[in-house]
Amino acid sequence: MEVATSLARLAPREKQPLDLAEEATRSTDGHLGKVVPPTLVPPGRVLFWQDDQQQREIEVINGVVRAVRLLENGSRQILAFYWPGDTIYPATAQLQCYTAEAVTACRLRWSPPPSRVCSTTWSSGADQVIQEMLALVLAIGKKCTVPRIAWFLLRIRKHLPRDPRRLESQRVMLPRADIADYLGTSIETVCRTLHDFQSKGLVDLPTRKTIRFIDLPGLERIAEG
Amino acid sequence: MEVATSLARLAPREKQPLDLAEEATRSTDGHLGKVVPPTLVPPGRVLFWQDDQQQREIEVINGVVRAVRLLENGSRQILAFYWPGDTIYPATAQLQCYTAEAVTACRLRWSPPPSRVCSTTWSSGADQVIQEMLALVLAIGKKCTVPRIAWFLLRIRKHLPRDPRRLESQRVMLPRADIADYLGTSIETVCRTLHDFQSKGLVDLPTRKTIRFIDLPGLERIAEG
DNA sequence: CGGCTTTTTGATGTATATCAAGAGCCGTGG
DNA sequence: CCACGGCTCTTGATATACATCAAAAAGCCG
Repeated sequence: MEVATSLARLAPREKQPLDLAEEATRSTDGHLGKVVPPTLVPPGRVLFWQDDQQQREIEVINGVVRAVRLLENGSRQILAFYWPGDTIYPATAQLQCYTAEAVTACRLRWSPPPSRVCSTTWSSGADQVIQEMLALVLAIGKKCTVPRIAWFLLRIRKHLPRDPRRLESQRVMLPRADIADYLGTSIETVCRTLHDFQSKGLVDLPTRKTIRFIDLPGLERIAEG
Repeated sequence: MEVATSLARLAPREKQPLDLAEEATRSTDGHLGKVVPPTLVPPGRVLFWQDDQQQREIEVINGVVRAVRLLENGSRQILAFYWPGDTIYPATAQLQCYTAEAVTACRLRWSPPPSRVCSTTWSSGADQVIQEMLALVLAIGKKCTVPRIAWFLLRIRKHLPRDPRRLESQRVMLPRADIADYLGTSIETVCRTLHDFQSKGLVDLPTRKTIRFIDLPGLERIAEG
């Protein structure tokens, strides 16, 4: 099988719809005493590049950020998504091991640069990345994509705002290309599998960016693989 | 596609051939002042379990160790291999995130338990695991198995003993089942792809556990994907 | 030399990548 | 306000890579 380079997906997309950022998120400030003014960044904006020198922490106030590794052949592997309330810590001791890009318009807060880059942060940041990547390895190590996508849906569900009234229906879906490049599959397969899940009554997809979870045990059973 | 549970592979195999341990490795002591007596462990022996409390470091003197995550459904995902000269550091702050098993008979040296579990070790161990898992994600994120296997061969080549006379032909091949569970594919596909590489003149496989690298640039080109 | 495990090879069905074309969606500008 | 152009997404058709089943071959051990 020849794998397409899919350069089209990599073109910078500076003008995406803002749907996620405004709708599905709310500020989760708290727990940081001195308030550093938050920054607004447009979709597609790079926060830092892989192999850059280490950066300060970045707190996602709203919007979604992706951690992506760009490959020589023009393709990419997405390593993680960061959601409102998440903090992006430096992962390794020396260089950033991934590029961070805003998926949607984001409100972000950079931490003050110095000193905090010490043991506690290290350990925490490394742990975060290890857990994240371990989960991803277990997902994409599975041979078929159906359980991968079921797992992915359950995973993003954890990041829904905890509003009990509309818990199960949120505008949180990421672009299909991002899902595909996260799970190591193709856009079309993501589409078809989502459609399948819908026709099997596992989820409802009223709009392209909206998902409503219907049969969680069913999804979990599929995600087991 | 229904994925077989492949429980057969998981049965403890306490009596594997010792080929690797004695042949392809040599002690790489040095750099550790006080000598702790090394331990001999048979193939298949578990060094520690995933979710155990943190352990001390383990230096691989010879043989090969695998880091494996055992899944509920009975399958497994191998996360990394440790070769002679490698040290297995604790990766995360609290619990082991994988099970460590001897692939072959191994000579190992456990570090003294206390104190050394501090900042330097942490950072180093986490970095090691992150780099390892990042590489694996990039490999198994690829859509086809041919580049995965080419990448795998190049990767194990780095761990050949640096003896210039017989550099390119060594008894280092792991069991096919381990290769398959590392790369997220099946034993049969590993077999066939290796055979393909041989008939294309990329490598030579005189015995099941021996590989001789012939066309490294060719392998690298394939590994790019 | 027989059992055992691992590996190999073959045959088959299926999952999915890829190519291609159409549909929905959105923002812009007339 | 509608029409247009560019985008993402969807759906279809096709080819192919690969998992799976099965059985034979090759090592390995006693």
